[in-house]
Amino acid sequence: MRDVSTLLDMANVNMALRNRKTGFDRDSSFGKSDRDDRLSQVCAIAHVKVLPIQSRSFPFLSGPHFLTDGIVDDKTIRGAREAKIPLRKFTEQFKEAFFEDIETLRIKRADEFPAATDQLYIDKMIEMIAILISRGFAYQAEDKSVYFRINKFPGYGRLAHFDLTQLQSTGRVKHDEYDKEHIGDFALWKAWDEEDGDVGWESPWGRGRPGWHIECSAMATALLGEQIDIHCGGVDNIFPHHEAEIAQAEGVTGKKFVRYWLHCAHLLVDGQKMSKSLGNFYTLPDLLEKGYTGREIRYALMRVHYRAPLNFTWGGMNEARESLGRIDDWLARLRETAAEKIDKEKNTTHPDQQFEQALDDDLNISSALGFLFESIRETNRAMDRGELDSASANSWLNWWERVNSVLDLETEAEVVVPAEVAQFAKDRENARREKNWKRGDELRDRISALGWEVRDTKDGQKLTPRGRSG
RNA sequence: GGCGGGGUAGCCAAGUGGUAAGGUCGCGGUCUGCAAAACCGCUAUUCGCGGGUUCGAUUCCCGCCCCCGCCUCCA
Repeated sequence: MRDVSTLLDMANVNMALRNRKTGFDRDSSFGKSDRDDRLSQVCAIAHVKVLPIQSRSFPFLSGPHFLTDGIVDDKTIRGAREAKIPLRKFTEQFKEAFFEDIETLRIKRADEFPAATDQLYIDKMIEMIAILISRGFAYQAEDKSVYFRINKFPGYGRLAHFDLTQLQSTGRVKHDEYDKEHIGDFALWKAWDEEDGDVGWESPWGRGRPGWHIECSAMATALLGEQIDIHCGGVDNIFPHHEAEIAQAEGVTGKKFVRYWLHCAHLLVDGQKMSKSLGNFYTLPDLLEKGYTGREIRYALMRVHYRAPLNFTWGGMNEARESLGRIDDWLARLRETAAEKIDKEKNTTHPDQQFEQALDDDLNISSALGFLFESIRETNRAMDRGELDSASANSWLNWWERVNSVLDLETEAEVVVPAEVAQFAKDRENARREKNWKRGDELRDRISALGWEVRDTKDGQKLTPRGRSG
């Protein structure tokens, strides 16, 4: 066990949730086409690509981690105004949706869910900005906003490998530029304007609100200290957001802010960006409605390395379902073997450390799952031959407990067989005893029509819900 | 244009300077009354393309092509 602190950047998720709950269909107003399509990519089903990494896939690491909740941006403020409800209440619904989703996907809860709008953190942000100004890293411009002076921070651009002199304006920025010393200077404190309505906080620089980037730096250092071990986030946030976080934190502390960055690749749907206009825009509730379970979605999203783009397809969902079924059947069989209590002179097999080793290697989930399935085949083969003793079966089950503490893929509660299905099964058993195959097959069809699969084993019939959902 | 990530069988995907894990789909077999599950076998002479280094490259180098993302206050 190593003690690490981790931070997941929620900037993406915030946008995602807004899409999910409110169905905002914003216009591209910043000159870059596909603006909304791009936003949509990080909607509900996308964010889990990042989350399991942060929350559960550090199997053998412990320590505090948290999710930041920084939503004091223009669109949120506008949304709250249009909905005529207070900002806090407005953002609450996104949080609720978010918690529903992480529940569905079995994502381990973070230790903290700080809110950027808490006075505690606002104070921290103000404190940091004051230090940055005193050290020459920031200045208040004529528009009353406070900006970070990137020329004062030589490391700015290093994370994204950007040469600042080469930066081109995309034309997306519509104002502010004349007040800044350098086009790349970013806002630490945005002066209040009419659009903000009643959203604002008092500061030494006047009423206003925090810049987007400072929220994360402030909450991160407040909760995890001046230096954190692992910072997760989407690749699209490397620049400018993560770059800015480094500049702010290191400008204040003079210490290296983050040891490792984990940047998650994007999600595609059917090989394309997810977008409403393409008709491939899905939310988690959409998938549940289609009959897929949380663990199936979890598996489908989890099995690809975080740094590789994940292409979401229905074929992929079915593959996830089948793969999970294979695990389920293996576990059921292993448990029976473990319960046999027959310890003949059999070959004893032991799991080894490959699963952990794979995850230790930059979270190589595909390699880890590969080892899991190899193990499944080997133990199944041993059980076919009657060569797996109960002690071995138990040690494999213990191993699975460890593996599953990371994967969290087991079915939930015992599946209850409906009375009707149970009755058909009972009738079928009688029919088969009398070798009335026709009647037996007919009953099998009826059971099948009710969504259950019946298998004949040497220990009698086994009933499984079709699709093996759980 | 610059930077980053990807391009491996029908699909998903690992991997290494020494001859391609695993999942899924499909086909054949064992088992079964028939199935299902499980197991066995088959399914990439080949790893985007073209050069080069090497005894040998999918893996290293050079050039090129395709996809995705970022390039400043959108979150």
